[in-house]
Amino acid sequence: MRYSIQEVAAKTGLSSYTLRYYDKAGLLPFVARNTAGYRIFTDGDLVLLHTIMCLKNTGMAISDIRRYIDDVMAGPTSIADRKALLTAHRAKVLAKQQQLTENLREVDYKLGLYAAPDAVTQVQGELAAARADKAANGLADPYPAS
Amino acid sequence: MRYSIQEVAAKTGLSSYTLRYYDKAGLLPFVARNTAGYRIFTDGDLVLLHTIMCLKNTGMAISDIRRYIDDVMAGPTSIADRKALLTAHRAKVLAKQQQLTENLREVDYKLGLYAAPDAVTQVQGELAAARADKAANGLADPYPAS
DNA sequence: TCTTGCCTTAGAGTTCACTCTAAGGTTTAT
DNA sequence: ATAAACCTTAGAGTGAACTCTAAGGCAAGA
Repeated sequence: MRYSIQEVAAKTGLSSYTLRYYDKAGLLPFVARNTAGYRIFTDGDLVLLHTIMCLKNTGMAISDIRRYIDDVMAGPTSIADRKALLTAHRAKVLAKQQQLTENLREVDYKLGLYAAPDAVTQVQGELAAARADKAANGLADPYPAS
Repeated sequence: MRYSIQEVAAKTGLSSYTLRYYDKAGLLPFVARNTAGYRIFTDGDLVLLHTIMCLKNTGMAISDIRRYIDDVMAGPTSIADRKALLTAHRAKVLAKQQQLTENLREVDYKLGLYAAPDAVTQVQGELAAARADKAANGLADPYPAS
């Protein structure tokens, strides 16, 4: 199957602007053109675009994705570089994932506090502690009158 | 304890520029000043700053963090809004976490392929498939000569 | 044929979150 | 007293990733 830029936009959720931006950035050197210069995407292109989105969604910079695509275009000789690129990226994603989990636990803690039957009392306790901390340091109370 | 902006920068890993930027954005209304206008952070402030960083690290926009801080300053009456804010945020973080896990699986799949003993053969297979897809659609081969 | 709706490009504009500069005031050590 | 090392502000600059505009070419239906 052949797809126009709008069809690919609909399929992927990316805007046509973003697709052209990616092409300009060197991420889509494999996309063909018709005689008028219109882009023609194939199913194979969508597979590669999926990989690009997978890397982007995990926080890889456009410039690094470009390096990966350059590797793909270069064929099997670039396997070592692809491995280095993805190994480094994997480590970063793993670290981010762990931090996300930790931070989510804190958000859950706060939510538990706000959902508790004595939420008002607990929040008042927090506020009192914050005020006491300011007072202990001889500083004005920044919190509005209770 | 009282801390200068540089001490807080060292403790948190944020730059003093970023701390001032956050203050300008309304994220640090609780930080006191001395007679010269210098910011004085306390341990209680660091706890709140930790919460701010937790929200930021999970991808919350500065404007939403500001809304949360406004809620904290307002005291117990804002508990409902805090709950709404964090519940919506929690859902987004959870979705991001799941997508990250899925995408990481794909990266791992690629890495496994590149680490395999027959990596060259497999990558050549991918390349052949991409070429066949182009040919099946009557399009030129964008991949350099093998 | 002509209109409507695609597509193209170059390049300008936007948003976000910083990051830094300039000009000047404060504090500390000698 | 004065230099060095802090701090302040307003506002300009940066970089990333879009997002859009303008001007124009192409394609399909009435």
